Amino acid sequence: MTITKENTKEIAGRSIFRSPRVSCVTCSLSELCLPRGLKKENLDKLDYIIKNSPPIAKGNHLYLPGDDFKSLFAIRTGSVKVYVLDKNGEEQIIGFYFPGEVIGFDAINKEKYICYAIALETLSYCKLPFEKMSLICAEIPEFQDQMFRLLSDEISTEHDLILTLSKRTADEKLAIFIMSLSNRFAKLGYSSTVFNLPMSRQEIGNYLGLAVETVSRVFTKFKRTELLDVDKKILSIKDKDALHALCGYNK
Amino acid sequence: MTITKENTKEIAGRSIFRSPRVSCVTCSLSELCLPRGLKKENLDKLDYIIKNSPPIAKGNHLYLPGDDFKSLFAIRTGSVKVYVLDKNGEEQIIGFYFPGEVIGFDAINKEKYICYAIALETLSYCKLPFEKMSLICAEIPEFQDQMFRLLSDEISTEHDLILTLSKRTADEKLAIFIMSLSNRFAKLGYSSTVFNLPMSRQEIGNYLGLAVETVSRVFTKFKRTELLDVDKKILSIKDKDALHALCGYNK
DNA sequence: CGCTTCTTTGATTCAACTCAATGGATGTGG
DNA sequence: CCACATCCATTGAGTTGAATCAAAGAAGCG
Repeated sequence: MTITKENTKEIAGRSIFRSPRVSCVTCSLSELCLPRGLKKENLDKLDYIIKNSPPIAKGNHLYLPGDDFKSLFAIRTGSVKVYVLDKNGEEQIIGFYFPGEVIGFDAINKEKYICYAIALETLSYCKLPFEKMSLICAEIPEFQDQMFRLLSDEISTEHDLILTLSKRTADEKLAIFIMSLSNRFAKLGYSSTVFNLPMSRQEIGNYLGLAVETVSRVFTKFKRTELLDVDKKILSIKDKDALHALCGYNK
Repeated sequence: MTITKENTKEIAGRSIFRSPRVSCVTCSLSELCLPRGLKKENLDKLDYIIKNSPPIAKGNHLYLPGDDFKSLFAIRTGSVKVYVLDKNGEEQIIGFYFPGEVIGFDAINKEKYICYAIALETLSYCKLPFEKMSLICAEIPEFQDQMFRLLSDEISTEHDLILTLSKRTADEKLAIFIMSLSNRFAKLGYSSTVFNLPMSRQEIGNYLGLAVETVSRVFTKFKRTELLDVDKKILSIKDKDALHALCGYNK
């Protein structure tokens, strides 16, 4: 099946709900997201260009490959899966993204999006028009620094994934994956030990370079050895130290 | 063995040779490297801050993890291996870099280098002081765009590696690796079919998540099936189409 | 409520790893 | 310049971790 904007359940931004005006100044994510470390007066400038769009439902795409690159997207609530299709139409997942995280950087160079970005659950987000962002960057050095940091961050995140995919066993890959989620949720002020997996086993396997069956088996093994509990989408970590040990140098 | 600056053969930049003053304006890489698309007047500003350092010998490090991040590095001639060590001291290669390519982006956020960067052969490079670069970015919009493009490029490159490592067979991985080198050398005006492999089989395997023996076996297989010839470090591609086909959607 | 999709478990297969050994290349010191 | 040591690359044999194939149960959806 070819995915187009048309066959997704709902077009991004066409929700019947009007979202309240949300500003960076009052946003609870401001210390994690783009505004991190910015002075109040500069935040106001940011607010002026950032469009917080109405929420979209699970299964909708934020962008498709080939779409003209206009904006980066900052996630406010919900989660996003970023993926590409190979020439056989097989999905290859690049990453999962959560509140406070910004996506779309890979499109800057090509001036077109090169990935699919789809909501894994109801999603609210801010649209960051890149051209206007560039102008502000030139104006506010702090803000330019912050943009470079975000891009640099994205590169580091991908380094970590490369290290995870290369030369790690299925057990280690899954441990690293779970600890990464745990750490990210902790930063958001959510529980680091009990959380929801917004993606399917299939998607976890795809992301980590494992078959679904392997993911399922490792989960079962981790339950048996009392490292964690998984009931459908709910995961609770029971032995963080043991999981951490499985990660090796990573996360 | 722990690697420190002290036990590398020669300290970066302490060559007894004085390198001739090289400028972006006259550099043959200017269309590939940082200056791509910049106007002459802006190139001059760039030249003013860029330090082209004396060549360093094979085995020397450009930077070590933990060193304060001061500069990005643009490669002029030679090649660089970027890697990290895991907690067991095992090397994990992140990438190989060639003339016109810029490294060090992952250090921006942490303000320290997080990888090792080592010369695989005699290396000449330009040092790009990041603070000064930031200032120029704010001044010259074109240049800011270019920096964003370079960062975005790096992200794309890593996406490709992620796709390569995840779910590809040994044959496919090696085909993708070879085609990637071929394409990069072609851009530099070198031969796309006959080139030197500056890295060992061990290093290729490490980078691709394969055992040395597997790399060796695949090379032998590719020779037998007339896809290419490898004699020690010299590789010649004999059937580009077949190699390309093995790559799937990639490169 | 029936259909589809997701998850789990078992049996079997296979690609790549490990272990082992050899040959070739490179480098060092006498 | 040769002898020796070291490192790198190749090939073979055997093992294994994860994939594939198959099937059944559970959950989500219209």
